[in-house]
Amino acid sequence: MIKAIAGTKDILPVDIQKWTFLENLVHRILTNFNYKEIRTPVFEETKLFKRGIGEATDIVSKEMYTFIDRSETSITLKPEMTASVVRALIEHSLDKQQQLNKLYYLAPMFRQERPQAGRFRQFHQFGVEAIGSTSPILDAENIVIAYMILSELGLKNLTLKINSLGIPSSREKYKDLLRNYLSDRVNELSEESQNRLNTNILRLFDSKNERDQAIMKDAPVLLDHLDEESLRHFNDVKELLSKADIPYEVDPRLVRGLDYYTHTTFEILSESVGAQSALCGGGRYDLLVKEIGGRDVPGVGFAAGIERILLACENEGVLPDNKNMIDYYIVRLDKELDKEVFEIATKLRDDNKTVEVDYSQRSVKAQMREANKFGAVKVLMVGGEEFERGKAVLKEMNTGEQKEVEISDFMKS
RNA sequence: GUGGGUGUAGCUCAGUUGGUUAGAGCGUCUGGUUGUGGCCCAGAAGGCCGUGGGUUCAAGUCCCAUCAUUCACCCCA
Repeated sequence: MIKAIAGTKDILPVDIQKWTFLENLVHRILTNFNYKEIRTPVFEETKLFKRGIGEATDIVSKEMYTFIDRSETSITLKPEMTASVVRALIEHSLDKQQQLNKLYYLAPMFRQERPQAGRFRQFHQFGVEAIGSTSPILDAENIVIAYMILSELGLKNLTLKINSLGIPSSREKYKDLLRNYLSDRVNELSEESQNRLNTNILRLFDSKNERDQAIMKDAPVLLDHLDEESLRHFNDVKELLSKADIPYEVDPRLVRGLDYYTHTTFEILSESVGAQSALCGGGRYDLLVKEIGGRDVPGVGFAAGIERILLACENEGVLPDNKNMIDYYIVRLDKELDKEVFEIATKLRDDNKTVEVDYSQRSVKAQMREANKFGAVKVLMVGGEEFERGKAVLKEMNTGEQKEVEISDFMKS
């Protein structure tokens, strides 16, 4: 048997309602915030992601689906959306057509990681990118959007964590400070953390090693060494979140690896999924557009994992499974009336009704059972002497009540 | 890439210290007297017990390998 590739999943008819429900919610709320949807190709030139995400990151160095196509171009299935959106923005000069572009998307992403709860190799994200403004209002707006969507689904047990990375110049100064603090204790650090000293020193705070944690406990914190403007920006964001009644936790350990990330970072975590508890994450990237080859345009955005959100919904028992009903089931009383039933069904469907019929000459009982299974509101029984008189029996399934009706009434367009 | 768990019917799972034709519930299909659903009752279909090797008189059960899957680490959404 040929099976779906590891880490990929079929979304079957039984699951699809949940997906469309969430998708519709995303479209509705983002429309309310006046964001415009953008769709980009599932694959891009590999170098876009190398520049847009960073060669040193795990995503680029070991998780991308990359291949050489027939014209010898290195192609990569997109592992995230921001680089693609920024590419499209630059390519079509959206940033020159208007000062601020508020964009959103909903799309599949691909990363070759080991699958686990809430993590797949093909997964889906929705997210937003607000490109063209440094206003902290947009940072806050991003967070409000994410929080609103998750709350509206009915999710509880959410934690919003925020942090500020400041700007590269103050961050570098801080990193020196941190290196200085660690200089005489390097040998006490775990091997993993020693490696990070050069690649991503801020991640040392994240170590699960107890000895590392003890050392980092008294280390200087970036938030205490922000420049004045970054501090003001961060305070503005916090104030705006309070005005929106959104509870948050400041978490100095919330970092992004690369230099073009600036100011705000945030994550919303759920206790209702497994270890991969981040439902969404994002932040400000004032230097990214330029890095990818555009003008010096600031931006802020986030991405949310749809599978994780639906998993959380599943585990919290929200998203009532509204079983779908059909308007009519047409029961064929006489076996030779297939074509007449087909004609009536077609007319009803043309009249925007959901209609099901039997396709295999089954007994009336079997047809009625199926009508019940499909949740038919009404059953139309066609055949017998009523049919000779141009009539059929219409049954209301919830009351069991039935009456004769003119077939011609159903044949009107 | 590293570590742990699990593979028996479409699904969820039983299957005793190895011992005859491998079971249940749900689902599917059929029937319970003329042309009427749900509840109930009866019946049917559906299994190379993941795959390959080994131990044994005998393997779903024990051992090894392999594949799949799942959870966790790393990292991320």
